[in-house]
Amino acid sequence: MSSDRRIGTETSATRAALVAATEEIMLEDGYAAVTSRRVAARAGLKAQLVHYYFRTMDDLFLALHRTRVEQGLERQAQALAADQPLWALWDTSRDPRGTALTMEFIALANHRKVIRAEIASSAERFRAAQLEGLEVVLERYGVDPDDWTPIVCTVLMSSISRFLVMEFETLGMSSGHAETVAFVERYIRKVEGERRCPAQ
Amino acid sequence: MSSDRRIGTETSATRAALVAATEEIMLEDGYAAVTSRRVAARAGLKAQLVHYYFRTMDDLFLALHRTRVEQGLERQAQALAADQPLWALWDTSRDPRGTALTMEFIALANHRKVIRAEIASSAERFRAAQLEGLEVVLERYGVDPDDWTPIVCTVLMSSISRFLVMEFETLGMSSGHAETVAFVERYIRKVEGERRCPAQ
DNA sequence: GTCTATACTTCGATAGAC
DNA sequence: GTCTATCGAAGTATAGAC
Repeated sequence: MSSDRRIGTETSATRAALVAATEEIMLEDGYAAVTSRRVAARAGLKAQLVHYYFRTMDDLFLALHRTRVEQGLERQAQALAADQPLWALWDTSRDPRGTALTMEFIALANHRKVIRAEIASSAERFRAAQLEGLEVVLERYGVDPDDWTPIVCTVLMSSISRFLVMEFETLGMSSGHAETVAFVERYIRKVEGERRCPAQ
Repeated sequence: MSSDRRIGTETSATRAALVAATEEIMLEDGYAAVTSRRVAARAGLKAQLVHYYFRTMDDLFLALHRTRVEQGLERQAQALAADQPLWALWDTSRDPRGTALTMEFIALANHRKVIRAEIASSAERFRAAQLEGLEVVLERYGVDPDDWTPIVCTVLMSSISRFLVMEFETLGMSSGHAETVAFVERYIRKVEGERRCPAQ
């Protein structure tokens, strides 16, 4: 049986280097460019080490995904607890690196059905946490729930920010982006007032 | 020199079968699952035939992309010329198959830099054509251009529809989707009246 | 014009050396 | 605990047979 094979420790610096290299390659050349050989080369290591620290390539993807989900949820919680939660949330969701990686993971989910469940479940966690936070915030601001419900705000903000980042980062496209950002920010300003925190 | 190699005719039924198989695999398992062997197997052909009809795998992707762009532009033009252009456009952009394929091509653009330019340019063409159409439509409906500009409408509609399709088709996720769709359709109804054409 | 035999490269993974 | 030698499978692509 193959699962008897020994595996490296979770605290190993080599292991962390492999995970970091995986993220870089995904961002630069897409998930399909993540091969054991390329990851190792990027980290300055031998290819076989990838399979020492991760039983399969799926395990490597999952390791990266988990650390990013932890960080992302933490960051989203901070945004929701900020002085101006709407501005903070908008800034967070427009972060190019995080969003681009998320898009790659979604594309990966269509390719590796095994890890699709994990990606889907983390997406649900992000949405649920954001919804919970927005419910409090919008109520505090006295936003009419018959018009802008928290769930609609969540979905709209995610859609728009992710789409813009994807078009710009992946295709180098920007037509209509400035106008759309201005449009969204006009709404945020109407509810939360002028931005006080500097844009991230 | 390799480019001397002969290539099959563009009208060949075998060639068309290979392109069709490529689309199916992309939708089911992502662009990275498109290999010469899998494409051929799906079409019930030998793997080497892929390289007879297409010099490289990039050529195969481009062939599929071009036919889909043609069809998509045609379909978008029909929507803009319809009795209720906003409803028609919204329906068109929510088509799961077309959108899912577009998302795969965008992910592919991050992986195959060679064909990225072609994908980006077609995205610009879609946007420009939709913008041109919406300018006429919104003006006809007397929409205040200080509020909803055509370019913002275009970007918003694309963002929302693509994002929803992506979440649902790829991740099987649907929280907040119905509410968001209802939200968008309320705006469309306000401008264009009750939907008369049946949803596609 | 259409297809196949074949070459060569790269991949994921494992067993075993240090 | 850490790393390497090596294998079998799968990938792209070409030259040549029909």
